[in-house]
Amino acid sequence: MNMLSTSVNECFSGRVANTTRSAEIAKVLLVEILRGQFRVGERLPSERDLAARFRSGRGAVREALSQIEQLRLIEINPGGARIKSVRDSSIAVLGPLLALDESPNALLVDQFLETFSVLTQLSGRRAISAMSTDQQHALLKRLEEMTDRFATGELGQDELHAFLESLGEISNNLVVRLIGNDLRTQLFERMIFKGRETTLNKNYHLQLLKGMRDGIESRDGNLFSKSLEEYFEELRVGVFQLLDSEIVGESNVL
Amino acid sequence: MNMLSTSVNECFSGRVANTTRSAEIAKVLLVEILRGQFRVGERLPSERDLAARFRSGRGAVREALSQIEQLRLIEINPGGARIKSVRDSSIAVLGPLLALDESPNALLVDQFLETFSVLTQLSGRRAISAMSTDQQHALLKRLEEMTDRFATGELGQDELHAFLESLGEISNNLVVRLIGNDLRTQLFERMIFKGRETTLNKNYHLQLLKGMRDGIESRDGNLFSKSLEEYFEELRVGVFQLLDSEIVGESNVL
DNA sequence: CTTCAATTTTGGTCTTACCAATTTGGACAT
DNA sequence: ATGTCCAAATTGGTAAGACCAAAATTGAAG
Repeated sequence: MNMLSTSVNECFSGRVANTTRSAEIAKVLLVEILRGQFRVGERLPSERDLAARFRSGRGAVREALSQIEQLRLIEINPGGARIKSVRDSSIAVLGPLLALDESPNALLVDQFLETFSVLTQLSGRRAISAMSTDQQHALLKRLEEMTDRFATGELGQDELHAFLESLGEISNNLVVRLIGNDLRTQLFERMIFKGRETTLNKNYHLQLLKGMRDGIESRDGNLFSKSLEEYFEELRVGVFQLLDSEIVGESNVL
Repeated sequence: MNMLSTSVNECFSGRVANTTRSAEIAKVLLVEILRGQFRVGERLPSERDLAARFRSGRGAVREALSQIEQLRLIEINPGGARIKSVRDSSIAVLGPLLALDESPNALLVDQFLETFSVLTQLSGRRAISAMSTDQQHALLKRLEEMTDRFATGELGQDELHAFLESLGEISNNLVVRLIGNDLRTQLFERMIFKGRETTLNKNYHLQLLKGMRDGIESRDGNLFSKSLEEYFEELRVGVFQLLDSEIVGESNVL
């Protein structure tokens, strides 16, 4: 009976597969759904069939389906689980969607950056108008350090991110923060840009640092926001060109 | 054995409780967590204990916990489930967070509207620059109808929403769309404004309709965006005053 | 061809059982 | 008294079997 499960566990046991069986099943099904192997409205195989197919129990399959349902990609009802449209699903499908192909979809990444841009701008504007003078000075000091480090070529993307996140702390908009959490979870933590970012032209970083400094110094939210907008604009162009040259096969979902 | 489950089912059976047992359990636990009845990092009761408490099986409890884990409110590991910070969770907690008190938190709703504003503006700008002349004319026609209907006092919030959504269709930014899905699921579908919206001063609707028309007519994204910004600004003030006067008890999470 | 009732399928739940990983607590040595 | 380490208890992960209620399917009667 559990011969099979044991052998499976032994196959990639230990710490190799730090994922549970239900998560594996969910992942496989998710990819199949996102690749469009089921039509919208169509019924998914029954839990019992899926359990047989994955050689596991209904419990694991149920948990997997439950997770996919939370993405609003399927709708589970007595009688069967039905496929829903990706366009009506949750933001949490962005990650799996980008991971479909070995190279992330350039258009999708571009849309992501565009969205991230306006949310970061909002965060910045709020922070500018909400910051105390202490915070203002602390931010200016950090910016100075970052400018210095940029001159020596050791300013990392992570540090810039941390700075923007601290702006989020100050702005104190929970909604934006939660959206940012999701976007970050879906994209950044999947290391979309890992190994690629260094090839981008980073000259516009200085422009950004200067614009942010001026904005904070004069408490001018619009100035600050504008510099962020321009930065993301440049970043989008660079990333798009980078990714667009990598395309091999495209998914048919978008 | 299943005497209990049967009696429970009979208690509020039929269509009264159109929710599953696991969803019920998840809801109860979610509220307890959001109300801060567990400290961050603390361990949740074991699945077996929870099953005993809710007089149900471990399976149902597991599904409930799995759902809460997807909100990133807890982290389930062999050894126990631990509480995480609301600030690190998913956007999907916004709904439950707003539903904690009988009157939604004014500050949170305000933050939501602010966020929704910038995303709608982005959607609008993209739509303006992407629309075909056919779409342009169709939008203008719809706006005209809406203006007429507004004059007779029968322009509903729903219709305005539908119009903004059609802008989203044209703008074709999947990321924004998915975020909008989540926000809508979390907030609008919970009827936050039901019964309240009519008391708001709606004079600024005309301003919005006019601004959108001008923006579409001249294909001026910034003009369009600006009119949306001003509209949401007014809306925020109105909604905030409305909700702020309703506060009775505040949750301690924010 | 339509309609409606019976049958089958399917999801929702409970129970029992076992494994693996973590946690816990006490014995031991320092 | 304190720190370390190992064994036992706890806990999550999964499997299998069984039952119910709701939905889908089927088949017969009109």
